[in-house]
Amino acid sequence: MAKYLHVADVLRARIQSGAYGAGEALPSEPHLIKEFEYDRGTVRRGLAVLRQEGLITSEQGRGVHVRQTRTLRHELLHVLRAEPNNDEKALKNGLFEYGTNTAAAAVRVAIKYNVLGAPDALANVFEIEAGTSLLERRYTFLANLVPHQITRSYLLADMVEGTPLGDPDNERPGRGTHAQLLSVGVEVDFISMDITARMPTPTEATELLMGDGTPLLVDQRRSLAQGRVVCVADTLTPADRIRFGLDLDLQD
Amino acid sequence: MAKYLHVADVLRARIQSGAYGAGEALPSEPHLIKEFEYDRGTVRRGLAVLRQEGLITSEQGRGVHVRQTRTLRHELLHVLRAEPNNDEKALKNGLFEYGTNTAAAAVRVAIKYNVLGAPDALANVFEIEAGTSLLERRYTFLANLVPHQITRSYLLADMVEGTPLGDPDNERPGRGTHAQLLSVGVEVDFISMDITARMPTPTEATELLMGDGTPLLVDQRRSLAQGRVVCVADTLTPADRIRFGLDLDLQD
DNA sequence: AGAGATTTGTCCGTATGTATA
DNA sequence: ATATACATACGGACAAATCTC
Repeated sequence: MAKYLHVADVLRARIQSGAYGAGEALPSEPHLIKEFEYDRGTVRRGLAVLRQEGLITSEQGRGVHVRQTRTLRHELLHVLRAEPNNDEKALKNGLFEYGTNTAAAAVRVAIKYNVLGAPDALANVFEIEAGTSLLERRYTFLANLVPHQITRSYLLADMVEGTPLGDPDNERPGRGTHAQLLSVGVEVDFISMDITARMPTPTEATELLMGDGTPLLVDQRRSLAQGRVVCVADTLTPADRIRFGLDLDLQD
Repeated sequence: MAKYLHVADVLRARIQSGAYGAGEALPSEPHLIKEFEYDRGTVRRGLAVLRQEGLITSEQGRGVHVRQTRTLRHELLHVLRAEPNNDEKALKNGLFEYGTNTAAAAVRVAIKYNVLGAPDALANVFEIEAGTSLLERRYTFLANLVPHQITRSYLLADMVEGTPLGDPDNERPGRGTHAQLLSVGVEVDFISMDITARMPTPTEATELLMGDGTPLLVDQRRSLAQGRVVCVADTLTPADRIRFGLDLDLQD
């Protein structure tokens, strides 16, 4: 077996056994070199393996530490049961705030509007011609000022044009998209979701402040009204901060 | 910016633009060294970045290729709507086969039974004392002889003891666990699911034949009957082969 | 079947840069 | 300011898998 894999195996076992507790520092590179009697490059490759597995973080000047993760449960069908959140406070430039206990703990949402021509992928989903106008709404959710989720939601521009829904100044994220659509006479009667996971692109990783070895949970959601796709929403969430929850009462 | 990141950026852009199509080979290391005029180690680090992003595979002697992924949609609540699969054919040693078109295309399930004392984590979920006997059933699903999913399902041993459910020889995976539980008088009335993603351990990666840069989709499911947890099932699926699907008809 | 070329994998050593304590 | 820590980069050597002729 390769030496760097040996390093990774030994250190991984120690982490999983709790020998190095969560948040604690691992021995420094010079220490590990002395312990294993391998070249520095070899030891570093072993550490790289653990970094890519999401088990450790390494910071220049600070050392290598065991990563600790706690996930928040995010109810998948929240949007269905959502009673409107009236605790909402509009700040400025599409920034909204919820749960006003303390400034740091507040949940915030930043929203950007954008009209674009449908690229091929989206055109296929909507079953429209490529280039047709779509309204893109981009939501960035922050908890404790840390980005936890990015949602890109697309609506047919000619469906919302002239309605309050197409107007950023009327945005009320606490209401939910389906309630918004209902207000313009569109009743969503079917939802199709695809849940996938993949590694983030570098852009996504920096936007969401993700560490190495952290996958992205992706929720691709299509809302239909009378067989027609009326809303497409892609939600990206770092898997080390959020897990999806789904509770089903079978008695109904 | 670091040189190895430059290499990664340039090659990533070419992959995403389609300059190197899916399945095609990238230029060999010597070629890239000549193009970028960097050291071999630097070029290789750039390639390592793309490998961890799941964009490429590299094989000794064969070269580096653009990875292509096609996922199968796996309905999350399949278990609820499942009509019993009577196309089931029992092979031997807990191996079952479905869809008998061709040998290679057949879906197979390998099943192993095991009785163990509940470790702390499971004891907490079941709300029992650690060490209490649990029946572990381990299902490995294979499609085209490739493992696509591993499920570890746990039942209270004293609930199934003496019933057909506790007996490997009576295993009928096509029936589904809930139908099986019903047959011993336990009616599941609530299901709670947690969906997460993480990088696989090396053991999991080899068992599921996963390439680098591929996360694992994890479905942790608890079945309750009258407020009591009666079944815990963890399902591991490679995210490059399977996506979870959830279709909701809102008209009910 | 076999020999050689090609390609990636592993490991060593060394030097320098840069962030943190 | 100094020491410690990790990050990046270069160069060289050999091993192992694959492909080609």
